[in-house]
Amino acid sequence: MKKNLTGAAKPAEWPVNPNAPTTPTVANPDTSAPRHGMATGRRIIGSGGSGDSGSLDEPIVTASPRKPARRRPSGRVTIADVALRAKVSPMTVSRALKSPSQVLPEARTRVEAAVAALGYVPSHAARTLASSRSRVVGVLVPSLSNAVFVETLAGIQDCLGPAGYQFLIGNTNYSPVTQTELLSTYLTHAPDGFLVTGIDESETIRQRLSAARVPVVHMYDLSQTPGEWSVGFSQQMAGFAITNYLLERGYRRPGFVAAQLDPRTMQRRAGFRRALREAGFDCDLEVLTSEPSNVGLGSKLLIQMLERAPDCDAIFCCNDDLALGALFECQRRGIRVPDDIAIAGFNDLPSSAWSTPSITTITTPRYEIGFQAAQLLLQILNGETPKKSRIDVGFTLTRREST
Amino acid sequence: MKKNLTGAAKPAEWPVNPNAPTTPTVANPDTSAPRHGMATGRRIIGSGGSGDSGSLDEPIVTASPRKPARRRPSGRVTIADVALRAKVSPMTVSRALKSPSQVLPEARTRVEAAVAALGYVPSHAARTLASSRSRVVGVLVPSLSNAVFVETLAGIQDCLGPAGYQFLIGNTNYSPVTQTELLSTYLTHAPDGFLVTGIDESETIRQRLSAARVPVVHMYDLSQTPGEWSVGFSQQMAGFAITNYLLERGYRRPGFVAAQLDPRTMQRRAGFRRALREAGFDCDLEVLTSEPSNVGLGSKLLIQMLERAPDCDAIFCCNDDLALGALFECQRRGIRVPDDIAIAGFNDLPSSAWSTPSITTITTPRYEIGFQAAQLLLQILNGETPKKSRIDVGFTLTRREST
DNA sequence: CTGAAAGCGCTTACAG
DNA sequence: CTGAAAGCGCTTACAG
Repeated sequence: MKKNLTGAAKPAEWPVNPNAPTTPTVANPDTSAPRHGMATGRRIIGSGGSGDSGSLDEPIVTASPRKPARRRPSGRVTIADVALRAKVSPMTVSRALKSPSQVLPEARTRVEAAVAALGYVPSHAARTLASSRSRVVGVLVPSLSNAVFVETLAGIQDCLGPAGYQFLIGNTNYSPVTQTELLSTYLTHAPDGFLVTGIDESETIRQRLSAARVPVVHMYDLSQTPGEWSVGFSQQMAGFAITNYLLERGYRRPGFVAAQLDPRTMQRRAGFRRALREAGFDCDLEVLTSEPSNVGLGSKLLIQMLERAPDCDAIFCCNDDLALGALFECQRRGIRVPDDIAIAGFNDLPSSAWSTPSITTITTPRYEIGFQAAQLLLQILNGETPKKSRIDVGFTLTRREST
Repeated sequence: MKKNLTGAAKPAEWPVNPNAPTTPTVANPDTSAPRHGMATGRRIIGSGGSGDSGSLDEPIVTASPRKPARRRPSGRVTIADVALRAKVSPMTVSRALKSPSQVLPEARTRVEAAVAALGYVPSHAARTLASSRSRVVGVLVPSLSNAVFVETLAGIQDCLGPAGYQFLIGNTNYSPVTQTELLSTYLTHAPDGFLVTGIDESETIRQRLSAARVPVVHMYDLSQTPGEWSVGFSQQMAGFAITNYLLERGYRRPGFVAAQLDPRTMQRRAGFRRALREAGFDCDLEVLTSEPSNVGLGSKLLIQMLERAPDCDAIFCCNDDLALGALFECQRRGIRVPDDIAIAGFNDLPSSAWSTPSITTITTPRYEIGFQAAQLLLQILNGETPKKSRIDVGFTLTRREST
């Protein structure tokens, strides 16, 4: 019989029930179900030489001897399985899942029942490949141990999560090299967009991104380049504002303490320097280290500052972790804050409002940055035209007891 | 001309160069490249009725009038483009990328050159679909604002990153419902495995996970169920140890302060209670709230505790954030630590070693938990048989100034 | 509203 | 070592 020679399974057996008894000793192993055209049992003429399950008497075009078809059993419940059970075509299952309103209620109900009964889980890979939309967004932050970026992540999640997006979260560790690597890697996932911290991609990666037509929104920095999307605030103005505040409070010998030394930290320093210069003061008191920032480091840097300039009467720490460490060290040494020395931080982390004394700092809208950057990206992805390509979310000077 | 009727592109135009001039006004829009069999230009007979680029005179089997073929131009550089340029088959490109040793050096070099010249980026979706291995691992943590889990993430990253895995990081917000939702969503990505915090999946999700044959490794808790993978330590023993230490130091009226009240917190409380009971003390001093934990909350809970029990001489806070807040509040009120009241925490966060006084706490190997859980998963994914299904990483009691 | 065909970009499983 | 065929599980783009 020609049909058996072709190795096609009997239509009634599509798809094969793994629990049903199989014919174990036939030479031709192709007793499994071809997955294409499963619902109707049709196969492409010439590709496998099978008949058509709808009209078994149809002439068979090619009947030349051929090798057994290969099988790749995945065990996964597919849209075809659901279709078979719901007695509709795979396309209708696809529609019932994506745009239920386009499907008649009866069909929809049957599909839903089949989905539940079979425990159907859609394949993200297949969807992405077929639709060329991944619903994935790559997010790059310089650190996760810094609460600042975790809150930004929350803002992103709250905006893009409800819209059905998933995230590839990458920690660049403040390294441009790692950032480039992550962008390359994430590009293989065909993300619909990127949300990145800072603006310092290499030329190569910039070209790759535009070649892949993946929109990129930059966070924390405000881009000067037209056509580049960015949401942030002026780090320099913030540094300027808090330094000015120290001067207004009467401090005459303020120092700058910083770690990590990423571009944003350096911009804060530029603000510090400008404030001193404009007020006619020296700006020689700076203790910097490229080490990653943490509380203990704040203690150490305070000691260095005091050894170098015993007359230093105020320090501006580039972030609150450092400020807290400095405060702890003052407590340890019996140095009164702010009477002997004032301490200012940056970011307004949760503990800064509660320490004794509480810490003067710049409150940054980091949740807002994430949310708005995500919103900007969402508009771009939806084909809308955002009003502004550059959103300044500002900052607030929060005066507390430490100054 | 039959060939034009079929709508097949001229072989020489495969693939179409987007910069080349196109014929703009032909009725048949199919001038784009069919992507299948591109390297050889062969098309399935009967499926589209085209000729064979290798032998143009071959007879065409079907020549019935048909609709123009559909195009789905993605613009993406594919393995076929690389193959064409490197003058090899797509399969050889695939091998040159995945297992270079199986390809002759000359071919490999040409492939590498073509990849670089074209800026080829592999498609993760296509790879996943074809290989049914996603190289993605789902990671579920209850919080990202808690530094504890961020360090666990770092351990996971350091173990699985070099092995070529990507992560879907989900924040359950301490909610079992959210955890279930995340697991469902992530399942569509066909992850090779899951790393989850705690052991409290619902029965439904447990079945779905085993149906999908995705291995799950539990972190922080130690599973009592045979066959379940877990890496953690006994939260109860840790709570017991630190409470015992307070008693040994001579404190006679210790209280327990906790927030969030997740299962692990409650296990710490069980340890606290057991220690008091075994030593013959009352264990009635507990201030609990389901609010999320933060420094400010620690201040508030300390106040509540002192109002309720002015004779309380030591508190065990379920985590260091709470302990730090309590310490700040004591400083504010002039309560001496540890002379008037002792404060103990849990986790040993960075600031606990630096505060004044420094805080006695349980040091937890959270990086280790992530790393070892990842390692366990890696073994399972590699088909190896791990020695133990349950890894106890232990904990350390770190004595400091606050007790 | 519903469905058949083709294709998304790779890899598996063979064959040579 | 290399390649042609088939298939992974969906969606797009048509047609009816």
